[in-house]
Amino acid sequence: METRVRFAPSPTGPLHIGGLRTALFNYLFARKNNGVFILRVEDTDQNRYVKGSEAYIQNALEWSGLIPDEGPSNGGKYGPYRQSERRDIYQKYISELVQKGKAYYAFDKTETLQDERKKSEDKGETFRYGAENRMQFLNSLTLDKEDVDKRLEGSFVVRLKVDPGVRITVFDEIRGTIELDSSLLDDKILMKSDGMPTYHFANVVDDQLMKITCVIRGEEWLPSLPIHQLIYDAFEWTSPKFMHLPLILKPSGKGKLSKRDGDKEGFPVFPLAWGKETFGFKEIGFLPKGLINYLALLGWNSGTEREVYELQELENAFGLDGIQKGGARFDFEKAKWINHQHIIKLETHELIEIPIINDQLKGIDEAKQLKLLELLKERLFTLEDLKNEMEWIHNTTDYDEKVVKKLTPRDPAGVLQKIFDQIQQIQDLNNLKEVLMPWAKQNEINTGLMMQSLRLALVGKLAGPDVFQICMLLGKDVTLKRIDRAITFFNLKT
RNA sequence: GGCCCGUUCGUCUAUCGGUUAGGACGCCAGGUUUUCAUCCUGGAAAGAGGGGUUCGACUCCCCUACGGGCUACCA
Repeated sequence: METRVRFAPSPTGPLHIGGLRTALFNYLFARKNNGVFILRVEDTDQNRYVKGSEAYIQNALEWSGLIPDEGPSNGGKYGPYRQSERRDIYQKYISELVQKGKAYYAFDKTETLQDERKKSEDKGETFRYGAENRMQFLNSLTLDKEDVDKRLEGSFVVRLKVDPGVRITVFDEIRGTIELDSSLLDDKILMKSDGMPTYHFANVVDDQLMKITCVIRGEEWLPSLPIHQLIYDAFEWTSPKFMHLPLILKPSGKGKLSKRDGDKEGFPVFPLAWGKETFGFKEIGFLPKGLINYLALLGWNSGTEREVYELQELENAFGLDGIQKGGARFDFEKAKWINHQHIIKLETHELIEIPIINDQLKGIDEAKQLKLLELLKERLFTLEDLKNEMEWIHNTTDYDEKVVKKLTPRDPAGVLQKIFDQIQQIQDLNNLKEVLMPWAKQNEINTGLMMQSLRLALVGKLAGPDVFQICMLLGKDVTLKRIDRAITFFNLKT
């Protein structure tokens, strides 16, 4: 049988990396099994619907390389793939359930239920609308037919009729068998008063109709698995397999990673920017495969010691046994390190094609762009790092005071003047090192002092790539100009 | 509170009854680079606690603790 899996986000805002990880695992599972990866938009809650988030989800998946085989934008045999467009389908199936006596209409006012809930809470109990008390409420089980028919013209919900005292057995591929007494479940609402299904109902119906063979979703759904199983049973459908993924937790503190954690923690929680305020991993200079690779490692491992993977390689390596049970804390440092691995794996000419890199290189002599990037590539953990790494090429910032203090007593101006004169005589800066080093030795110039003074003159601080490479990239004129500036600076000091 | 799931270095994890408990990020030290970073080498760092089962438990079972999730006409 063909493997079919789905990623089913609801468009309530930007997709965060937890969601993206779920998409990734679905995608990998599909590819590994030569199956189909489906995108289904679960937009049954009109109140929480956020405009633009469906497009965001599409874009995020595309950027990440997780292209759905079927979905709202590219269609498929089992559409529509947007739940809001499937209302008729749900209506048909809910009627079937009511006819079978597996579900019933309920007319209770929201306030009534709220009161009941409050009462139970005060007693320290959990309110449950179920076998124990359903006969006290207004529903098609308690009202006579005429009354029900009349009320059906108004607003109502449909509830699942859960038989009490039944042992429900469900199976999770990662955790194994889970048993539960049905008396602990309540008569979940399947159809809301606005005629839209709830998650539980839409999910089961769609997974059945779309011939999903394995449901891969976050662990937060595990508690409602028995409900879903009951719905499958009510229809006499064979349920798909289930895999509940461990959650991604905050780097520190309590709880799962949430959409709001980004600002607080100093790293993004979204793949792409959302609006003008919220940056994504893309904007801070992550390669898609860098993010994807790290996300794959949160809750999965290959069983080998390998950690750096291309998406294609993940597809091959992926397997059920590697999936973790416990939640995983997000670690930004490690994410950056993985990204770094992918950056240095790229050829320089590939790297230069990336807009974020290209933009920063603008205004620089094209012949030099490649050389510069080649030199700086291995220093980048994110693509954005390039900005800081190449600052020296545009101008020398203020001289680092600590370094100035350290060098001043050793007469850096004198040394720099000698270097200045020497460089002036050299035509080809490519051989600068070969010329300057022996020259310094002959003239008994301290190389340490020379190098540090030169670096300070050119960069403004004691950091950055090889000094001679810097000279080369700067060119003779700029190099001399900067040395001259430093000489003046030190002369003024004394 | 109730129910469900989980628990190996600070973090991500390997181990599928017998190991000096391995790797990676981060951290520390040394080396390379007359700088910083990269890179290389080394180091510190873990089986939540208590009971069983067993010749032998990180590994299997139970209890406790802790962590997480769910408990909506949200998904």
